[in-house]
Amino acid sequence: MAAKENPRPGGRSARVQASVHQAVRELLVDMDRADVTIPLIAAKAGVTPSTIYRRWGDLQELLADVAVERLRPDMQPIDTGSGRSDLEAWAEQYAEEMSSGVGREIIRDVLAAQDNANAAKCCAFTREQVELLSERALARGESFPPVDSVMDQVVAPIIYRILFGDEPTAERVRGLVSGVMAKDAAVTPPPPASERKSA
Amino acid sequence: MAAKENPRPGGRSARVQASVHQAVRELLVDMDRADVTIPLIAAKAGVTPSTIYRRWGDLQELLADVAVERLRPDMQPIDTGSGRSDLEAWAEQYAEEMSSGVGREIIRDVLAAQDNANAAKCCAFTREQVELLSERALARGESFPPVDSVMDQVVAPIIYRILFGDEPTAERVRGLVSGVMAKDAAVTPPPPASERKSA
DNA sequence: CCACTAAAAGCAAATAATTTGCGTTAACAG
DNA sequence: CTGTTAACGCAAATTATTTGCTTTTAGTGG
Repeated sequence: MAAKENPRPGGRSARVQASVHQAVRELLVDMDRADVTIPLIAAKAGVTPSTIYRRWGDLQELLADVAVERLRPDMQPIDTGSGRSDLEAWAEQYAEEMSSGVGREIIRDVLAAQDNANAAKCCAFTREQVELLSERALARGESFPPVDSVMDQVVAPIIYRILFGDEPTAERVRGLVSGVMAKDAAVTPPPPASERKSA
Repeated sequence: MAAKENPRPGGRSARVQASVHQAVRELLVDMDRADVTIPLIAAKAGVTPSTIYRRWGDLQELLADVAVERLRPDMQPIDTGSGRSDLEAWAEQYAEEMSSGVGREIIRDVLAAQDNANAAKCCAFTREQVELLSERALARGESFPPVDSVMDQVVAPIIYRILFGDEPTAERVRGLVSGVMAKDAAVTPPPPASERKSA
C-alpha cells in the first residue's frame, strides 16, 4: 500500500507529502541509496518517522512513490517530421535517460516495491508517449506499427538490457526501431488516413 | 557485495551457506515476503544473525542470492524436432514459469538487489538456453534467428510484461516467436549447414 | 461562522533489527 | 603438525520500526 492518491488533498497532508518527497530527492542527490533511511528522511523533511511509516509502510514503497513521479514524462516527444524518425528520436532519448545511473536507480526503485501499481503506472506513461507518436503519424496519413508492437519490440528490449546489466547503444536502438517499422508497417498500411478533413 | 563464489569452499562456510539458503526457501513457502527477516532466517538456519549480515549485507542481497539459484535452468529445453517449435515450446514454458506468483517474486528479488551481478547471471542463464536451441537448430541444418534477436524480441517482451504488471498469454508468446522467426530467418539463411558429417 | 467528526500527524515508550568489538573455531598452506 | 587467517558466535551498543495515545486540522453539516 503506497500513498493513496488524494486521501485528504487539502493543506497539511499534501504539505507533508511534498516535503517528504523533496527530502528524498535531495538526499538521493549526494548519498548512496543504501545509506538513506527513514529517520533521516523524516528529519530532513521536518516530520516524525512514524508519519512516514504509517503513510508509506517502508522505505521501498516510499522510494517507489518518489521514483514514479520522476518517470512521468515532462515533455512531448519532439516532432521531427515523420513517424519513423519521431520514434527513433524518442527511443534514443528514452534509452539514454533510462540507462543513466539515475535512470537505472529509478527503475529499480519502482520495481523493487511490493506494490506493483507504481510499475504499472510507469509502464502506462511510456505507452502514452508511444500512443502519441502513433496518433501523430496516423494523422499525417503515415503508417505506424501497433503500439503493442512498439512496446514489445522497442521499449521492452531497452529496459531488459538496462535491468540485466547491459547498456543499449544508440545504434542498437535504431536497429530495434528499424525492425519494428519493417515488420509491422506492412501489417498496418495507411488506415483511415485523415479522418476529419477529407472525410 | 553478495556472497562470494567460493571464499572457502570447504566445510563450515559452505554448510552455513547451504543452511541459510534452505532456511530462506522454506520460509518463503508459507510466509509473506514482507514478514521474512534476517533474525528469523538466522534462527531457522541455526546461525547467528551477525553471520548473515556480515556475509550478505542485507536481506535483499540474500534474497537475490537465493533467487538466482532458483532461476538456474534445471533441465534442457525439450527437443520437438524443429527449431521453431523448440523455441515455441521453450518460450511458452519460460513465460509460464516466470509469470507465476513465485516466478515474479524471484525476478523481483534478483532485480531489487543493489548488486546487479545476480541479474546479469540470471540473464546469462536464459541466454545459454537460447544458445542451446540455436546450436541444435543449426546442427540440424535449419536456419535460426540470432540469439540477440531472440533475447530482444522474445525474452525481453515476456519479462517486461511480467515486471510491469501484465501477464503474457501463450498466444502472445507464440506471436513473439513467429515474429522473430519471420524477420530474422531471412537474415540468417542456412549458414554452414551441417559442419561435421558432410564437411 | 461555528461546532462536529475523523483522518492524519506528533510524541514517546516498547520492541525489533542492525552494527560492532572481541574471543573462538576451523579451513587451508607449508 | 603448526601457523595463519577467514569466517563464525556472542553480547553489548546503536539504530530502526512499531504502537498506544494525544493533538492538530481538513472536510462537513448545522
